[in-house]
Amino acid sequence: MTAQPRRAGSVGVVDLARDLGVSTATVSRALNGSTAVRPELAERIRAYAESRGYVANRLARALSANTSRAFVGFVIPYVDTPAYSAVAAECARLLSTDGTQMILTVTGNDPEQELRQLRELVASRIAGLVISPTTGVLDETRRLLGGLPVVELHRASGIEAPGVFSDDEQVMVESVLHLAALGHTSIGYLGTPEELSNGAVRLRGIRRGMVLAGLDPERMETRLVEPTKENGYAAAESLLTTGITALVVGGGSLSVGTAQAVWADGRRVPEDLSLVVYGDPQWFALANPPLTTIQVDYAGLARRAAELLIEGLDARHSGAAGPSPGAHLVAPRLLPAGSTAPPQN
Amino acid sequence: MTAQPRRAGSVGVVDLARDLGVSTATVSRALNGSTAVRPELAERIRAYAESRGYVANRLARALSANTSRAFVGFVIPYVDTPAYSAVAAECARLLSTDGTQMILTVTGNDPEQELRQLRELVASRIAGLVISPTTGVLDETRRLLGGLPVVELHRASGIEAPGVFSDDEQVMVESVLHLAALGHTSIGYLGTPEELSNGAVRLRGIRRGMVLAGLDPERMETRLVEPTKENGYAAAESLLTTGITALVVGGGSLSVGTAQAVWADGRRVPEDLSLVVYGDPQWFALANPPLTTIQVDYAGLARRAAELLIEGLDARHSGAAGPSPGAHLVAPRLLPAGSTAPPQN
DNA sequence: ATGAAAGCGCTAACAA
DNA sequence: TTGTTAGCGCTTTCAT
Repeated sequence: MTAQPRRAGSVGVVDLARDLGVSTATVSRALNGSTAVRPELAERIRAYAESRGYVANRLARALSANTSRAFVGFVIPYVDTPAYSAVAAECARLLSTDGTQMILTVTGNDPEQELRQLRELVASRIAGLVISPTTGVLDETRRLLGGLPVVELHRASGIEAPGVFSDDEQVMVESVLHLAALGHTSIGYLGTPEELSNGAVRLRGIRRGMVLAGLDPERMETRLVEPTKENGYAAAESLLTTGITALVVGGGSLSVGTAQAVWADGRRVPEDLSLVVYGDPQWFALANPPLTTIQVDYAGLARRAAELLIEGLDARHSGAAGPSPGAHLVAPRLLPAGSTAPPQN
Repeated sequence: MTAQPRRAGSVGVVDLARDLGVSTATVSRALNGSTAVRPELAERIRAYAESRGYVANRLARALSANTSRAFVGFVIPYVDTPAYSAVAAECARLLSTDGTQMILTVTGNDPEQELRQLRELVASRIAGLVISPTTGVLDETRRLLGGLPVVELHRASGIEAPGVFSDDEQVMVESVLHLAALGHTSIGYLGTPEELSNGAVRLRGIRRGMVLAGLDPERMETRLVEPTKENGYAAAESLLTTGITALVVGGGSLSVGTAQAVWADGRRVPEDLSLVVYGDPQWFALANPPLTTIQVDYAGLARRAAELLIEGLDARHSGAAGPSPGAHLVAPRLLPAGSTAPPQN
């Protein structure tokens, strides 16, 4: 029999080393695939480790190596929308193939909270992180982010880092043109404020679409509000009084609120109002008629974010340049359905 | 000037101790609120640490203490449903107030993967975890879970641990009675297999409801399938050929698939078919008419899970008993809307 | 190719 | 009340 490890069920390198009559250094080397160990010995060590069910203590490993990709962070502002929670979960899935564990934190869109969380993540020696920044990122936060491989998601905070965003400008252009082609000239837009980087992008797309459609963007009924369902409901109610015949919504929660406001108002879709919503078509397909949706590729965003993060970690390790710090766009799709049709007047 | 810390931007206990002319032990004690340090000194140490922007290395701390609540795990099978991803995110939010970071992992409902993830979590010396077990939990997995404070979520795997579940039996009874009271006698049920603990619970509720309604559960059209949207669509299609006048769905993804199948079939709701779906009413409210929904309290589930986990951690620390290992139920609500009405024949 | 030994940054005995 | 000294379990020089 071999000696009992101190902590029940936990085998360590010293146990392996003792049992095999080699040094802990050799064990470590074998386990980490160092070439500096006789292949046959290495194999024997690995086999024994396996048989003993050895799993390295990630804490000790990371602490010792002082640089490891044991952990990465994922920082999101909200929990109740798939844009964040589903993307986070998908990212965790993808990262696990890299042997990396993902620590998830939620800021509530509060910059102070964000800083606190980030400090704690750094205290856990994360190798890098994906973040959807709050609206008012603090300077200190920015400084901390400067020291790590960072990937921004959905929102940009002005730091020098690669960011993964839905390519909304183009699809917004397309949405407006779609409606214009159907004959609409009174088109409204409900979106998020320009202070949110993605809000600005979407609005720009909308305006460009108006121009391309030969319509005046200045005269378009526009509402820009913080992205909550309630705000969407209220803003939509207000828009419905303006005589528009078509409405584009730029935001997932806003879309839910809008749909509810439209039903509540008794407005028939698409007879009285053509409607283009934004988000996960899985849900909007439930509406009757199914809603024409700007389908965001959440899985694609998660994949790209995971890839960029891993690239960043690799670069940090090898001293290379890392992924280009700018927008990495994932194309959404305009999914035409029954909620858009020619105006009926 | 104080000496430069080795690693840029990182102050350690030794730095603080040196600068203050005390020992690292005293610093550690002060920072951890030990009573065994002169209050005035403690305060001075804390103030200085604060001023230097000291944040303890969580890895070192956890490694040294050999028992800490630096990390907990959260293990889910799927990413694309709010039942998992939103609950996970909310839990992360709640745990952070406890100073605990949450590592999120996804199993893809694969028992092997689940075991691998769990091993890695243990390797990160997690203090405990919340898990939605896969359908075929491996023995080794069970053994590992036995060594930790565990809280089960949504699904039970037969281990001795507290679990947080939606109290679906009661609401299923209620759903059937609701339909029966409207005059339906041909009621169908589409749910998840009995192998899934929550599938069994729901089916039991449905059957009890049938009995209470004076209907024969044996003659009820029933389909039990793995919870995916596609399966829901297919099963619903099949159910629509059976002449039922009302349908209860027990599962979020199944509900989405069902709704789509019903629309595709051209069935009018509620004239041709009364429909009760399951999940987040936010989305089902979009349907026209809005769907009568079994509203699961995801936030409530997350809260309860976080509470139980923390209780478990506290108990482990203090040697107390810990939360009672059984079902902790969170009540869902039947939210009547426009998709249920008396049968029209 | 291998081993001895020095840490990684912290906490916790044990002394004083 | 405070300091000294071992570790926690691993990786990594530096010798050999």
